[in-house]
Amino acid sequence: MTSRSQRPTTPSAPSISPTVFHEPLTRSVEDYLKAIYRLSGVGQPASTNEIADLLDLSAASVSGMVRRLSDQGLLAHAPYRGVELTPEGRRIALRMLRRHRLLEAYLVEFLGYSWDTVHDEAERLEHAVSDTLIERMAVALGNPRFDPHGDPIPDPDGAMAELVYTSLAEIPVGETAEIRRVDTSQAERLRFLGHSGLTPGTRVTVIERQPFRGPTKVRSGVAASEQVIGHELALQLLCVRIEAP
Amino acid sequence: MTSRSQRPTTPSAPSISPTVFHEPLTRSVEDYLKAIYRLSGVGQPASTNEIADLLDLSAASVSGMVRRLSDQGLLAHAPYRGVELTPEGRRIALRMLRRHRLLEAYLVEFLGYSWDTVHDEAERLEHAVSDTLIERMAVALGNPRFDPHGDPIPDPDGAMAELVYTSLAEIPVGETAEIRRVDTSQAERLRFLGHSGLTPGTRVTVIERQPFRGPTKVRSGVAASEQVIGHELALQLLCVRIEAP
DNA sequence: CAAAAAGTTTAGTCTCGTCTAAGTTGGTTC
DNA sequence: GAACCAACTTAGACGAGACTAAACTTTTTG
Repeated sequence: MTSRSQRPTTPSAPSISPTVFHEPLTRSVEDYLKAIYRLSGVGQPASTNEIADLLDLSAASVSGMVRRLSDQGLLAHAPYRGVELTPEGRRIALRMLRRHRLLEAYLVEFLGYSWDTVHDEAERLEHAVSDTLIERMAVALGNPRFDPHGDPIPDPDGAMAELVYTSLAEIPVGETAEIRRVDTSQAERLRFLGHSGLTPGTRVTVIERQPFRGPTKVRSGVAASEQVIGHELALQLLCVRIEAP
Repeated sequence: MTSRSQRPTTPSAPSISPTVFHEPLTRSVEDYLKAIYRLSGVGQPASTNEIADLLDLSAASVSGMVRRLSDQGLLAHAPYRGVELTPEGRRIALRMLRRHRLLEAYLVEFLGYSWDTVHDEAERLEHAVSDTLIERMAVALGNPRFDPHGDPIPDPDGAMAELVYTSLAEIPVGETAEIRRVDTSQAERLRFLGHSGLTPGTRVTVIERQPFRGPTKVRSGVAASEQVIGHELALQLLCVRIEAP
């Protein structure tokens, strides 16, 4: 009973080489870093309220955690101004993103998950899998670059293909585009899109669009079936234009 | 920000039908129940110190948790006398055991794990996987009844083949037996046994045994190689005797 | 069979991560 | 530019789950 594996109380002075020693991160910390990564993707720092909304926590809780994570050197906080990841924080966030997306790909490919049910499972597993397991899943999948929603999978160093797409809402009438990425994690939307055959890889031709953010009508696939897609949803279907159909 | 998904403070009066409402269990609780299941398998109740040793915690911590779990109706505690699982506690422990063993089987079968490295990974994942995922893994494996170590996998209702084996140390000289189960989770021992080809399914013939808990010499497999196995290890190799070789 | 040893529980403290309530700060409006 | 309002932070509390130290049972031993 002399030696027990309890976290040491040593406050771990800021290390020169931050990637060498890895304090075990809690689930919460990982979730905060992921959320902040997602929110500060646009350029601006993430605000306390945005983080609180995304994680379904009170703003006060977020303030508290932000202080702790700043002290740990995982993020930079300008009080009342927002919060940004440090390189170390970003490294961890990208690691979580890799895990999440590879898990989604694996569960869909090998365990019969559909793209609308896979998110929650991956959300829990991403905190529990080892690096070894993740890399083995990656190998089993053939090191994919994209997950089932078309989201890019960071490589182990954090590098990731950040492609620029055009939303279906912006594809002019008459043109053909290929859906490459679906930018929602809402199960109902994904299910609807799946049933409609509007998944990454599908080609659609815009045959009509109503003005004032109205719906877009497309013809898709070889079946030549027609679909009407509301503006909001069309914005989430990220495409590339195809030259000559 | 009005509704937040926080555990209600309601202390949840003891329910008539305990299997209907499932309070979310923490990792810790699941580990305690698993440990107590394992320790009280022999018949006697589990003692505080045994639990503390197994989980690498102080006895005082165990006392505290035991009180909380008794209050929740998951175990029966006679102070200073030990602790036993209630039916509900056992149900949960068996659920964890199913998860653990199916995970081990899956990781070995599909993700290149060896039987000596799989334990830790399963130990973390068993708390994170959903029932859905576990059942899909079971299907992918063909609903196996045993894990890679030969440990029986409880079915979803908690029923489990508890077979009686004879340890290799008790097989008389001259007789042949088939290894069915290896009763250790120490990686070094498993690695040694794996290298020696002494895995479940292997047949060995006892050709010599030294007295006073001395080593057992066996001839194994078609390769007709000879192995000497210390008494302690031989006790962990659980076998069934084979009639005529 | 009493005293010592071993095992267990209680008492009190700590950290993490959350909460609500009560201030602060900074931009917006008149 | 003062007042207001939304966003943010601080203060204080709490529950879970761990710890150490001290008290209390039970068992073992001389």
